[in-house]
Amino acid sequence: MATTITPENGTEKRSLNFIEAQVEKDLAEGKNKGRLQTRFPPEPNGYLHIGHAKAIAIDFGIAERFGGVCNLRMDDTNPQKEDTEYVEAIKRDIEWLGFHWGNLVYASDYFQELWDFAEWCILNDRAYVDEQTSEEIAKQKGTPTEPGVDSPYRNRPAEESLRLFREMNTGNVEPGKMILRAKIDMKSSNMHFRDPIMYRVLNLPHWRTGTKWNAYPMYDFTHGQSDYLEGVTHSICTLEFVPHHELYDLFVTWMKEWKGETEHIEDCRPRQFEFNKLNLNYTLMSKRNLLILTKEGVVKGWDDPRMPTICGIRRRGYSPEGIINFIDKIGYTNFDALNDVKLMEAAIREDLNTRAQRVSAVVNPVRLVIDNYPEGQVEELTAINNPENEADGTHTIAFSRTLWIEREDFMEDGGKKFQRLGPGKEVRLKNAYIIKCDEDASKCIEKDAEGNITCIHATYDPASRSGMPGADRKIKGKTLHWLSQDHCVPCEVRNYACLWTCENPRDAIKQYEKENGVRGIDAMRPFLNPDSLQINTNAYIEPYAASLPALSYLQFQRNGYYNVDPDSTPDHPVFNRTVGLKG
RNA sequence: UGGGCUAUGGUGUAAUGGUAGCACAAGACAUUUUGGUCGUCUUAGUCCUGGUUCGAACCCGGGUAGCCCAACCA
Repeated sequence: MATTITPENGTEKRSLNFIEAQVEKDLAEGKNKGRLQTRFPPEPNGYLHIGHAKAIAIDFGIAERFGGVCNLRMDDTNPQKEDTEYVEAIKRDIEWLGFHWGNLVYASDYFQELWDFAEWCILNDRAYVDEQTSEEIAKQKGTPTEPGVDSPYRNRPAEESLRLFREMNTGNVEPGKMILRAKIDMKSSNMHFRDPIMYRVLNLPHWRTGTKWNAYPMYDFTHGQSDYLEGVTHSICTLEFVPHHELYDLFVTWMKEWKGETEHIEDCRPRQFEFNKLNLNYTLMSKRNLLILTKEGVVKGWDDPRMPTICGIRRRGYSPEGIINFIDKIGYTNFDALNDVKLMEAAIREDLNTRAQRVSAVVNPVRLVIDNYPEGQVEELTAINNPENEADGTHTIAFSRTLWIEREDFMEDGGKKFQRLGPGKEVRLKNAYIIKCDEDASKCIEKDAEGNITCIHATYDPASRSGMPGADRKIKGKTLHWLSQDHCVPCEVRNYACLWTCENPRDAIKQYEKENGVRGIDAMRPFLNPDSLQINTNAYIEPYAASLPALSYLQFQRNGYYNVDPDSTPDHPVFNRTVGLKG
């Protein structure tokens, strides 16, 4: 029988995913003395994206749910690529998502212990310094179908390896001249067991440890060891690390031996668990390619609302709750899935429906004159902020004789199915009156020389104002949103579409690179959507919404969910469309 | 063609030997001062093939397909 959990909102139940079930079992069995500790280990070499959000949600989520702690650990073993700028961005994004780490730690915190452990490995015949070139090493590594061969340096005396290893950290060894390798098995069917590299020489300063180190440990010789030293019990990562799993376990076992912990070796140790990473159709996720998009100016930066980065989707108008809602829906499995962005859109709609303030905005305006409404008269009408949440209250909206409505809400020959405005048709103006156009098109439509509609005329029913008894009258037409021409402000509206025209841009680009011998942006261009950004400056909005702070959640009534862009000012309000309304 | 992992409606995911369920998508109806939300309904699934079993999505054998592994990246 599957255990179920109930999230705070209490509306949905879902069964535990396989990792949560494992954690529950381990806790029940008293593994790791009943402790639970996880970690989120980003490399600070770029911005976090929605794929990281999936990892964050399980790393922090499991700790929260089962009473453990999750550390934020910067995986900073390669000073060549990493930068403190990214550390700050990563922290900001995790906090924005609503998660809290126990300790902020760094892989570089463990450099000294890792070094001491490496020396122990050398002295215990488990590591040696290799002086071959990287080409030679690659060649003798073999292939997946052919075994590798031993390095000529494999059996050099430990004292010699130790001397050279120490030499590697002096700055006097050229990068590439020497590496420290684990002595495991060159014939293993697991490529990672063919004497993996433990340390390499970089001769580069590190942004945290300065010039203390010239040789730095590799991922495989850092990750599990850091987990062990830190007290991590469940080290959760993506499926691509499955081939590293055995090596992770081996190094942890060695480390326990080094520390003299040879009892309860299986019950008390960090273990790695893998889940399927997030793939989204019409979306490109890899850091390397996202960097190209920013560098080539395809997007305006890491936080461009079309980017799948956390900062990008934040600016797009996604709420943290909406993102977590999406992550919850896709689940964690061992299957390499390609998720539909439509599911992500449904998830954010679901969340924004409960929190977005409804406002009136006209994004493609045409003038509407209420002929029988007194000239100069203005009424302040009441608009509900959110019908899903009464506590959000109301605001007022000004009504007058001359209005803006959506151009697409009027059709001269709309036919029966068109339930909006047209000759002889009656509609309701939201929060205001029922209005009607004359049967005679020439009496309700003004056109310019090219035949474009410039103005629409209608008459209103004074007894039908919202809240009055006459408002109860049933009519055939729909309810339209509107703005009073003299009581609204011009604004800029940015609508977005997918950046890519193909479902799986990563594979498409890879194939194009292979077939055409080009790389980078040239392989990407054929799949870029030229219409991913549409800027509309001929739009109006209620003054109420124009003064809202950046990142406010809005719904443009009958149109979609919008968000106040950080570029927005009261004089020049700017809005990003998060997602359209359904249907 | 070595090793590892995976396969459930169009998509994602539940069911661990006992009624194949949920969500999204698509379509229809109803309600509605948002063609939204809420509600009702429809369409549609266990990769193939043997076996074990009273009974198999689940266990076993053999296929097929996809993903990962041969960085001095993580």
